[in-house]
Amino acid sequence: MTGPQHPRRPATLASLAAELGVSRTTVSNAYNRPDQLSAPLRERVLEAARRLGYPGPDPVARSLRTRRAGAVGLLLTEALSYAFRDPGATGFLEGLALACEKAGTGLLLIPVSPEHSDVDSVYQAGVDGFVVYSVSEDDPHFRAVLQRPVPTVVCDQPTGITGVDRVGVDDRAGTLALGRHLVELGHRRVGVLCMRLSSHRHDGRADVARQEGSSYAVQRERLAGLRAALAEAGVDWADVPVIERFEHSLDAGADGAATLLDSHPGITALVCTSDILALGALREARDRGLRVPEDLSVAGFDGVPEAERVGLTTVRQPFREKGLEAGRLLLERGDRHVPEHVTLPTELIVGATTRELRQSGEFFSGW
Amino acid sequence: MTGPQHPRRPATLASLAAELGVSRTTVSNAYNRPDQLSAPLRERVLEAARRLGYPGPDPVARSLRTRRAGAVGLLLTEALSYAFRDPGATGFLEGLALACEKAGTGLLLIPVSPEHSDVDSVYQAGVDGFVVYSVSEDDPHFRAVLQRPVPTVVCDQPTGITGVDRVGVDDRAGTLALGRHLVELGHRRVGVLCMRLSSHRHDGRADVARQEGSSYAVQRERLAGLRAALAEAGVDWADVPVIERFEHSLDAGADGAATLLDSHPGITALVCTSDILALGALREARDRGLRVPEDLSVAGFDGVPEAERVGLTTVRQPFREKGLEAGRLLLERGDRHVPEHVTLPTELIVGATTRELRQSGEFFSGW
DNA sequence: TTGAAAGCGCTAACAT
DNA sequence: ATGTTAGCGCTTTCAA
Repeated sequence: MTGPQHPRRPATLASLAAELGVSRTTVSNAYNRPDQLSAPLRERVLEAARRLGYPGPDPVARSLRTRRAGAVGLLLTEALSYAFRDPGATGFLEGLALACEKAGTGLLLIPVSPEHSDVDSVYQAGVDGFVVYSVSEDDPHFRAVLQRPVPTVVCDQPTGITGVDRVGVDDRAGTLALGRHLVELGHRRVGVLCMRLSSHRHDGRADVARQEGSSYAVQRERLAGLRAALAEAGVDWADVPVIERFEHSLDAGADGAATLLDSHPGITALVCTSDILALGALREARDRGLRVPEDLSVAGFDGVPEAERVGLTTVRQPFREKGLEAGRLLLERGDRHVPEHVTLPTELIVGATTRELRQSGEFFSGW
Repeated sequence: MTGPQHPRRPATLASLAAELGVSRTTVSNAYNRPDQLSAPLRERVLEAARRLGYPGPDPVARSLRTRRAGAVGLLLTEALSYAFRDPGATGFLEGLALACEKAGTGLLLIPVSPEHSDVDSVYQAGVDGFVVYSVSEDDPHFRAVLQRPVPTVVCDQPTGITGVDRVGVDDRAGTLALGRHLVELGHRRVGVLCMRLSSHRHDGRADVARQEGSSYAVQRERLAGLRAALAEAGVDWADVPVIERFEHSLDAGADGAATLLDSHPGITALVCTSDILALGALREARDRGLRVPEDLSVAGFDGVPEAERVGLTTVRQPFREKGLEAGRLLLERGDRHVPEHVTLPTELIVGATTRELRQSGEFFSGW
């Protein structure tokens, strides 16, 4: 096969029209409204195009004219490349891509380099709308997206943005169910490992004020749900150690669990606000000879495939459906007067990493 | 926080200029060439922009004028959504995204719906170049990409397109090493399970003519490498059963393995041209009570994480690096006179699914 | 430092 | 069924 032989000066619609001695409209119609001209004429136009190597109307010029880009932009929290490693994000992407495919719309991934932190990429994106996936309330790229005069759909967070559609899951209900599960099993001394609570790096203990002031609604909600469940059992949340990790990785999970287990060796259950962190915690527990669930119960959140494989107790959320729904919200809503908020359900998955507390409580009276 | 309050008629650069009583050039310069006007004037412009809700120059209009879209298009074989489930593809995407981030370039995923098989999406894409990931030689979308007057980089296949850069891996060397490994272990009766050889569905035996006529160079190469290794041991390739599966999934792998094991119960080793297929084959072997590697050796190709986890013997290829390299080829080459071809190495990973053939050969004299 | 003029390539009224 | 006329919103010589 032979590749492209692009002439110096690519043919344009106008040059084609001139060549053929017809008007530009006719050429345009040949591509966009085949019914507006006779079949023979159309064939003549297309033939000439082939001969001159005219690849059809320039997409950018057409977009300018029609005010349609035929693409939606996707803004992700982290560096773009991270998204392809995060199982939750890939699930979401799969759903969103599916929706785009159905609509014949392109999906433009907005580059968010950690290096040049300029917000230009958002202003440069030729798109008909944006999907924003789980970013901080104070994310500068997100602020830039809001400036753009195109519809926007937020997934997960931030919440409470007026005039913007949102799709999320019931995080609070998820950890509420998870917390009750642990309470039923007899756990009272619970430790928590959570994801970043602010866009500034902070690794370590997060007190209640920090939790409540987090710029990440998802984490706030998950902590609140757990808190509510423990409150039902009379556990004072202020006594529950919450360790925060900025990074979201197995290593961060292991490291965070180590910190928690060192400072609070008496905990009987460790709740992580993500499966990735929980999987890391599992590794750390194993590394220090703790048996799960005999010596320590561990739970996560998300229901990613890897968690399912190892039988992690977790809260499953429908990533793919979130993506589909976000796409639907952006692409299929003709009437977008009233912002729509969609909250999908979560489901407690009881795995093999949580177990009833054996009655050794008499050995410890407190922390 | 408050969302967007977009006026009916969004402000334009011209309207801003009029409002301020300056020329359009000045407003344009305020954004694009800050050094071309006084700081106070620039501030006045930006302030007015803020006040009027002007989000900065329209990206599409700018692209038309500058002839730069600030994005590269990505064309994938399968439906877009499939790519996020295929571990090889996500690895590649991660690398490519990384390269795009570094360059501040967007990555536009081209929708290739199985439903509307129109090639429009390719012509509609406002991009400065294309990356094509592993498509068939006769893929209509790929043909469309070649029409577009922008640089293109092909990953893996098709090969032999003149005037187009390409990055791939040494597939043939990979299966050659794998084949020799099996030969050394004493295997002579080998069965093969390969991915689709044409863009038309075909499930079943693929004879040599079909193999050699495949429109997928990667499969051709992998089969050729294995063939060469077996030839060294005097095995006639025409006797080696090659089963083809159109779908690329665990189920297809299991199903293909079943077909192969039913028709050729005497094989001692099963080579799959992808890990996904091999993992499916492993499942099938287990389901029918075959022990791997005691009763059957199984090998794959790709080196995806899941394969590593289960200790599959395979050929590892650097997906991420392929993506990075593709991005580099497209984005960092000022001089693109001579098409560049990059071939990355593969590496044989001997796992726990292949083993020396125990000497029970006397029971079988042939197939 | 600022402004005027000339398109980038195309589509969509509105004619004819 | 085909052509004429106006821009879409912007950047970029070039001149002031």
